[in-house]
Amino acid sequence: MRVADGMTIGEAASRSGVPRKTIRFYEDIGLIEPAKRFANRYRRYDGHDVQTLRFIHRARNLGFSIGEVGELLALYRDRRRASSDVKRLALAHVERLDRKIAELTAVRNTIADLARRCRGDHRPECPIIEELEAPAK
Amino acid sequence: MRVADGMTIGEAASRSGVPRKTIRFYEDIGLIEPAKRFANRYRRYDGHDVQTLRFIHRARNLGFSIGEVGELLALYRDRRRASSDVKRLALAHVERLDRKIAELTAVRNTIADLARRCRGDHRPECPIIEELEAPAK
DNA sequence: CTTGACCTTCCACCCGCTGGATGGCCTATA
DNA sequence: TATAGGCCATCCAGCGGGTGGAAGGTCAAG
Repeated sequence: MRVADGMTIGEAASRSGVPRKTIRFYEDIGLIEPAKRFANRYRRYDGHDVQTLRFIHRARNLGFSIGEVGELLALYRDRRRASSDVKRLALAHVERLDRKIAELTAVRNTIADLARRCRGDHRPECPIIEELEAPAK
Repeated sequence: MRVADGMTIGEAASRSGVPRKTIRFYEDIGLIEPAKRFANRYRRYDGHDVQTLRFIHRARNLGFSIGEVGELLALYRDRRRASSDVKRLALAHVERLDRKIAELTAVRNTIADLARRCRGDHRPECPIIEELEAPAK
């Protein structure tokens, strides 16, 4: 497999950061094109494929869904794209994140407050359990 | 089914806030005991069961995993519990939430910053795509 | 010639539900 | 009494986004 014209899935995985299994998974669901193959049927990747995988990896790390990553990939490949399309996706994602952060923060504060009021000793009295049993307000 | 001694799953669902399907699911996975049955094999619930379902509902809404809800339920039922056990679960959850919130906030700020620097017009230039292509630093 | 590191496919599992198919039960109305 | 509807039952499949394992092919080194 030490050929000049491409690398196997393992090398593409280590160069891109996307695990082998996940690369095959992305192929299965159609996020990436089916890979070319070597004569022995091993998948073959080139530098361009690795670049695409890195792009996907970063977009996923930023929390874009696979569907959105597909859209971003299409825009990435479209030289005539309007940056407004990219920005729209990004701002929608920021809004989603803001909602999620607000939700988690509210929950976090609720629990932290209950915990603060719980003595945490050998006795059973505990505002946390009481709140779950019958919430105040 | 208009009997004095219990209610069907639909009524338990609407009184507790846990959907019917979810109640059966909780039974399947052993989070709650298998329900008693009416003569016609319909599941039968009483006020105590509804209270348990409400407890579960609230704990889930606070983001505790099903496993943790199981632990909380056991502590809830244990009159001799030490409040320290409950507090430990709660504080572990707060830590998890803090980590998640920090992570989401970092991602949120990254994307918001990229979006701010993107003109969002008809032209293709876009720092968001550029960052995904090859991240700065 | 064997070992071990790759690679292949396929199938099952994780979490926490949710929806659908198919059929039984019960009550009200025509 | 027949039927319509609204419950209920079970079982199976799927969501998102992978991950792990089994069974087997391929290759280079020792």
